[in-house]
Amino acid sequence: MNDGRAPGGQALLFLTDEQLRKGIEAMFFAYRGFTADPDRILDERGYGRAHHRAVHFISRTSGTTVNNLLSILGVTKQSLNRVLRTLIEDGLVESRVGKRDKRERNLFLTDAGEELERALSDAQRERMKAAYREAGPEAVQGFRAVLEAMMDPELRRRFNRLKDDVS
Amino acid sequence: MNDGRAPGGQALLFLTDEQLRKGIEAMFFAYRGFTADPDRILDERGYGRAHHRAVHFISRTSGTTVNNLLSILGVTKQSLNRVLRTLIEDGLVESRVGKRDKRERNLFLTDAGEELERALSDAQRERMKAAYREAGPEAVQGFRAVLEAMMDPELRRRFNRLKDDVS
DNA sequence: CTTGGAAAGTCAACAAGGCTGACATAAAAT
DNA sequence: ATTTTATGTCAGCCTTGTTGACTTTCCAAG
Repeated sequence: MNDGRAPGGQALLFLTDEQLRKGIEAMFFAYRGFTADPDRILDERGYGRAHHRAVHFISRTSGTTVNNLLSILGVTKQSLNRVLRTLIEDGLVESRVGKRDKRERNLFLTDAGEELERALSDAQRERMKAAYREAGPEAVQGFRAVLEAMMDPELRRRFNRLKDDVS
Repeated sequence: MNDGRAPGGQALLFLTDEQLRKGIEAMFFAYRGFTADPDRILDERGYGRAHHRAVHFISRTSGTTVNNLLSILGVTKQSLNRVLRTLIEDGLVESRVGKRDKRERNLFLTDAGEELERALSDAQRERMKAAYREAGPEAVQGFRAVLEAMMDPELRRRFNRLKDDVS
């Protein structure tokens, strides 16, 4: 058929509706795969995706405040609080009163919390690693580039700030 | 230091936990962007994502049966039925008794249904198109390759079958 | 022709996880 | 002293997923 490359060797974009539609469906099916493994683990332990997200970002930015977590996750405080409360009750998350500002709560994973986080991210990383291996290194660059370009500008800034935080 | 290529010229993947974690977070934030525009449109009209998914795949594989739709969407028939019922009541979807097998229902979009589908997919395609443009043609190949590799095998087969159906 | 089973639909009940609104408290900021 | 901010909590609502039980329709095999 057509490999999307012009005679000169430079790849062209055939952004037909069909091409785009396939991209959309690929996103849909891939996201299912992306969440499938953690979902199984969460289910076993009586948690949901909301818990996963909280645990992930608390692990990622240890000591983060509730407000910061709220703006990363993009949910209401009531929604987050419900999840956070169960995690604290279950001893997976510790909430410490802020040092400088005592209104704030700094959130940390306990050892048990770290253990869950590791189980979840191990599973998800394995999936990601396998996909990266299959697709090849060039593909990984492209994958990341398109994903980043697809984010809302505000979230994109947040994403890049997160990237810099660690590593 | 190291450009990620082995002496032989073949690129290597440095799949550090950090690299993979960034990929995971990129998926998370990108999916939010991916659904943001349709979500707004759906909200205006009093529908949710479940309606979007149904409308999309009915448009995609017009005349599909309920059972087929169920296995694509991966939800229970009760869940799908609730969504389908409102779409039929609102005159967006038509359910015709099967010709060969009268137990089956073949699903079609009405004109109003097509209109909603177009509004939703126009918005989503625009986002996708902009991301593709920004990332460049090479990136698009990689994006698609990684997404496909990330799917569950069963869904991947389904995805590829869908691809062939149309186009 | 009867009957078993598949396809579809429906009812009821429940849970997770979003949402809004209202309100309480403590502490910082003005 | 007052206002604003950060957090937490209660109550109630919605969407969308689940299970289980049951009915209707109807194809197909005995």
